[in-house]
Amino acid sequence: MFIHAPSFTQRPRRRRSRVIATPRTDPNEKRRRILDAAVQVFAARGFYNARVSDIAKEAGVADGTIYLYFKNKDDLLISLFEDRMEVIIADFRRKLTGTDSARDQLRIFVETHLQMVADQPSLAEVLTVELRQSSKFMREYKAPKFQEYLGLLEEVVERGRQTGEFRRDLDPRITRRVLFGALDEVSLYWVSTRRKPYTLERAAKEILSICATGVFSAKELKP
Amino acid sequence: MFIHAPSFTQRPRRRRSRVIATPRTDPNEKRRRILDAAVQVFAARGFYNARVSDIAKEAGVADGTIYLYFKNKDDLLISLFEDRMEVIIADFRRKLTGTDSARDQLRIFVETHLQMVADQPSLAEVLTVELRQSSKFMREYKAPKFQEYLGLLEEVVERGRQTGEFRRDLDPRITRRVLFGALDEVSLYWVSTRRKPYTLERAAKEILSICATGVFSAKELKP
Amino acid sequence: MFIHAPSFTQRPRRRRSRVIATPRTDPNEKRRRILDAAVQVFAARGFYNARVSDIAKEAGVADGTIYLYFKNKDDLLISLFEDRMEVIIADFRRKLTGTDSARDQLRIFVETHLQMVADQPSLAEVLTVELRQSSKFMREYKAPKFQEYLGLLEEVVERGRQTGEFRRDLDPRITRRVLFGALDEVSLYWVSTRRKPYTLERAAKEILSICATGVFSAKELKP
Amino acid sequence: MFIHAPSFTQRPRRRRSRVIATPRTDPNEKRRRILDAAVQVFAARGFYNARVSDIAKEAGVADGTIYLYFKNKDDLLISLFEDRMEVIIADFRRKLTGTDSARDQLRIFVETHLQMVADQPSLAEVLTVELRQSSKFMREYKAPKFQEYLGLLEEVVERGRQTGEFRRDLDPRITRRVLFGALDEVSLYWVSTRRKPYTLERAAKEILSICATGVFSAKELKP
DNA sequence: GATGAATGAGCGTTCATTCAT
DNA sequence: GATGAATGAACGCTCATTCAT
Repeated sequence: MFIHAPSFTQRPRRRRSRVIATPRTDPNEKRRRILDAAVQVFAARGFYNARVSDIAKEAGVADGTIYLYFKNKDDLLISLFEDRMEVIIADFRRKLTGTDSARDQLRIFVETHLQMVADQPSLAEVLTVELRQSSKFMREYKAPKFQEYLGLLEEVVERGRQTGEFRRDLDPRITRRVLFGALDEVSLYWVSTRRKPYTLERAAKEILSICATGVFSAKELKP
Repeated sequence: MFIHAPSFTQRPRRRRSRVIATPRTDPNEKRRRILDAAVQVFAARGFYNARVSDIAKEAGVADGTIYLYFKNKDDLLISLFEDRMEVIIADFRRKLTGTDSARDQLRIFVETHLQMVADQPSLAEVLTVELRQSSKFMREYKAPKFQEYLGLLEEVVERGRQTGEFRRDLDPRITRRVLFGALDEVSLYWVSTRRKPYTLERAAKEILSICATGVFSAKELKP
Repeated sequence: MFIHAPSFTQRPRRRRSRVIATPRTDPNEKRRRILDAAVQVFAARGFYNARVSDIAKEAGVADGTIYLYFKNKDDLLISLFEDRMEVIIADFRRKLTGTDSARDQLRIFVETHLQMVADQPSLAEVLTVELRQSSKFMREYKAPKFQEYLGLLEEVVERGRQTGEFRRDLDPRITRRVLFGALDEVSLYWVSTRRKPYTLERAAKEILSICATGVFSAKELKP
Repeated sequence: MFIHAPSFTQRPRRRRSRVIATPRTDPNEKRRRILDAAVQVFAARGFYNARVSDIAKEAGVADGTIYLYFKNKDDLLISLFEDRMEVIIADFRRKLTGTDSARDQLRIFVETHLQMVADQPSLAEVLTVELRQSSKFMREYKAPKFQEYLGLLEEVVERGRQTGEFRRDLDPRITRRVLFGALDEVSLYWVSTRRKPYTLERAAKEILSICATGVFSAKELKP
């Protein structure tokens, strides 16, 4: 199920070339290149330690060019969030609409989340680590796309409660945080570890199992 | 059970005075004051946006004084981790030894964690947010005390598996991340929200409930 | 022969202007301006008391600009040495090749050295005073250009010994130090004194005379 | 004649001891210890890179104690000059009064100077290197003792001119600089080189020889 | 007198951002 | 649009000096 480190995650490394100058760049090809570079550089050094010029170099553009597409460094990170989350959320929506079963939807959610981590570890690292900072470094930024993402999860929980698949006494606001937290923490650990102690496929099963039926043994539940 | 925002988190604001200097401070009273100030300032502005002079001002000491107790700004954050986690871990150990039941231990763990969050929200914010960054900004720093904390959680899981209270098929490495992730995410949300949508007491019950028996409704488990 | 304090040593004082920015500066015109400014400021205040911002102001550039051309303050001093010594050495070489007589070469060397002092007193002050420190403040820096300068002097001595113009029993390693020391000390005194007690032309003759035939009166040499 | 690196130059390294506290310190035993330490530390690191606390540690006293004996760091260097030069000058005077011959006096001067360098290389390094800076870093300080030292040399030259031992046409102001420069440069090179390329005994002979009869070969003087 | 913890002015350096070309 | 040299505000850290003990 999970394919690790696909070619997708390999940055194109389009280096500056003084001879062959940008062959037929479409309107926001540059913008995309800059965002790709930002993902790599933020993942590698963290937002605060990343220099705008690092990103420019990685993207193969001049420093000033970044400011043609983004207001400032903060905006670069925010745009990165918005941009990538949009794609991710669309992907989730597409997959989730394939079934009416909340149990299946939960499975799909967990699997898709971890698949994204496997496919785009750098992006996962940025979203996982820097998103936390965001509420701090930009007081006004509310990460609407992240709210939307959590909203997806809440919808699944809500549906489960309504269909009776999930317990009725769950508080969806808390439950979504618990589920997201579990996913996020496992993801963070996975992307930041050199030697992976377990596959994400395995992690997906375990997370699902715990979230579905808990850690208590079945016999304990009987009496 | 949970007491919110105790006076502990209010900074004393002992300002410098040219007249009344050095009021017979015991050896590491200064060190403690600086660490307390660092917690507040890092929580309020984040590590990277916090200025060393902010912390000095908050602690009521001169900028240079901080460098008598800490090697540099990084060391201040690391020391803060080590220092506070040590106390927290000792507290956990003390409480966990009160029972042999893994189910009780899990409850105690969750409650103690959230109680800490309630008691020291600023500290919780720093530990929650900045710890993530730490692996990034200080490549060599391995956060040993955090490993120890996770170790406590793993011990509980391991015990539960051995006593039969918890499912035998759990992978303790993953399970501890799932449990910690749930706790951490709920904590992060709680400390970073102005209007608290639920009490931490409520959150503790919910987290425990989900982790213990999962989100699936009981009837679903029967067949 | 010796022309004192030419306009060369007067700094241009091109001040920053928010209106007329970057007046079509050729590639390393800025670099030259910064080095010129560094000579003035180091001469006026000494390396350690000179602030990088002083040099920037003197050069009419922003503080940060200096770091586009030099690694750091130390590098600025080292670069200054290398840069100026290169020109000086080339000048010496050119002049020395005009004759085969070691006696003439020695005269030319002394005159050229003191002429440089007269023409560029600030530079002379920096080279004279700060060069001594350099072996101290930058343990690794070996002042290769200074070695080359001493090498020139040694070549003259060596040639004199071979042509028989100079005494055969001279140790060139010591002799070059003696000659350089005499020149350097007179130069240092001259540049650091307000009211000049003698002209450098006079000093050149005296130094030559002493080095050529010594201080003993001729009659003493007879018996 | 020259004895290299005598025990004198080995610093006593009287380390602080919390048990045996300063056994019967005479009035300015501390002052002497501080000056000794300053010589070592200034020689090792240079005036500007030396920290007052380094000197205090080397002297085995508290940082603040230094300010009981010296006004500030500058004053420490000045006092060091005055103090040591006084002893050196007295030594020179004693030795120079032993003869009426200017030629002998010149020999004694050169030998005594280089003997001092051999005996107290650290002191020589400080006097040689930092003295140059002094006119720079302390505009007002005129190094009276250094003037006195040069005065000694001038007296020798003056006497030589009067007795007819030295050439009458010498300018004593310039000649003293030439002689001192030769001595100083050779000394500087000698103290700052690890592997000594020649003994100071040898250097003394060479310097004397050059200063006495010059570098020109005798036959050249005839016609 | 002696101590050394504390002070805080001062400075080297970085890097996000601008703007003339 | 694209560039990248230039800018200068900002800040971490040092260390000479002070002064309560």
